[in-house]
Amino acid sequence: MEGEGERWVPERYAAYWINHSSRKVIRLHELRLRPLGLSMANAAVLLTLAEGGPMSQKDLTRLARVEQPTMAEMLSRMERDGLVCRQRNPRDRRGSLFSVTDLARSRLDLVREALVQGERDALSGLTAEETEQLIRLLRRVAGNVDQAAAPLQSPERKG
Amino acid sequence: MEGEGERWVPERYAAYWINHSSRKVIRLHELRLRPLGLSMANAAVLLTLAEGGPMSQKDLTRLARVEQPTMAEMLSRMERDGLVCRQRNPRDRRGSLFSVTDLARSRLDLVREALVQGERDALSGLTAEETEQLIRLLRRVAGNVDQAAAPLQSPERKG
DNA sequence: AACAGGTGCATAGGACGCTATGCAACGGGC
DNA sequence: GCCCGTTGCATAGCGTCCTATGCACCTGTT
Repeated sequence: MEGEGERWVPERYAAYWINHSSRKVIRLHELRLRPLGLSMANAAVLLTLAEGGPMSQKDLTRLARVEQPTMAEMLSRMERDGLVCRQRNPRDRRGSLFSVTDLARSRLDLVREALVQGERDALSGLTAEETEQLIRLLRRVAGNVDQAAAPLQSPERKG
Repeated sequence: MEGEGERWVPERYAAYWINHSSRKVIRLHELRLRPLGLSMANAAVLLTLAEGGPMSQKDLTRLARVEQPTMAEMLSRMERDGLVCRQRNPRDRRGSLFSVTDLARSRLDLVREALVQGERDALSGLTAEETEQLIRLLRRVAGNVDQAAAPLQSPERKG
């Protein structure tokens, strides 16, 4: 009864698969990173910081493309766990500059290896062209969403 | 110094774009669903429940592909918000059967519309073939990750 | 120098995802 | 009927993400 061709099937939606594969990929990465005391999100911050020298929370926020409080809490946890340290910025006393600790630096190679291995696992069986196509399509989706969200969140429509 | 061609650039990783576009898509959907008192995750549960009749937490967990405590808390919040109600299962007193409330049922059409519109926004400019290709690639990624994760989380390797 | 607006960050509060763990109800073997 | 392993949920604890809000510091104007 009630035409089953119209039932709501999540598997038909790209949004569902983006969301689902994202959680899967994060879980896989964390299986490898947990023994190092890291997760996928803070591993990315760590590498950014290790290779970009001391930088502010604002810079890290922009590079990771997350909101400011997200990065603030992440850095707070990472400082608690001895992965990063903050030093006062003499040029602007509102914020600090963050650096990687020696402890974290000693694990960088393993972190990079874990991320690369996770990426390799996720893309196993995909040709280079398919991988590029996947990234290209996701970039377009992200851009589309930005376009669509802008007028919804700031109802100011400039004349 | 230290060859800048090898610096760690997140944008080169499919994992990064999957994660990033996932957060973007969720945020867009929630912009539209918040006025309805819903979010992307519980909207999906609501539609599943509305069209699949009364069902157990276990069924919903399987259909949404999340872990059991995730669904338990989601249903608890949805019950608190008057979206679903639980009735004792006479066949098995360990669990309950969940149904959609009249309040939630009255919003189903708007919910479906919001999800469809979000999907349309996200895929704007993509051809039908590109959309299918995107979904196909993400399904393969999800399958790959399952394959790769299995031996990592259960170190029992059957002879 | 003083004030006003802007900027960088911290905090509160909540949703959603996970792992780990425990309990109560079921069900099969004796 | 009783025991024991299995199953369905609940709970605790945490990480990551968000919005909303407030404060301290900077900076340009006067």
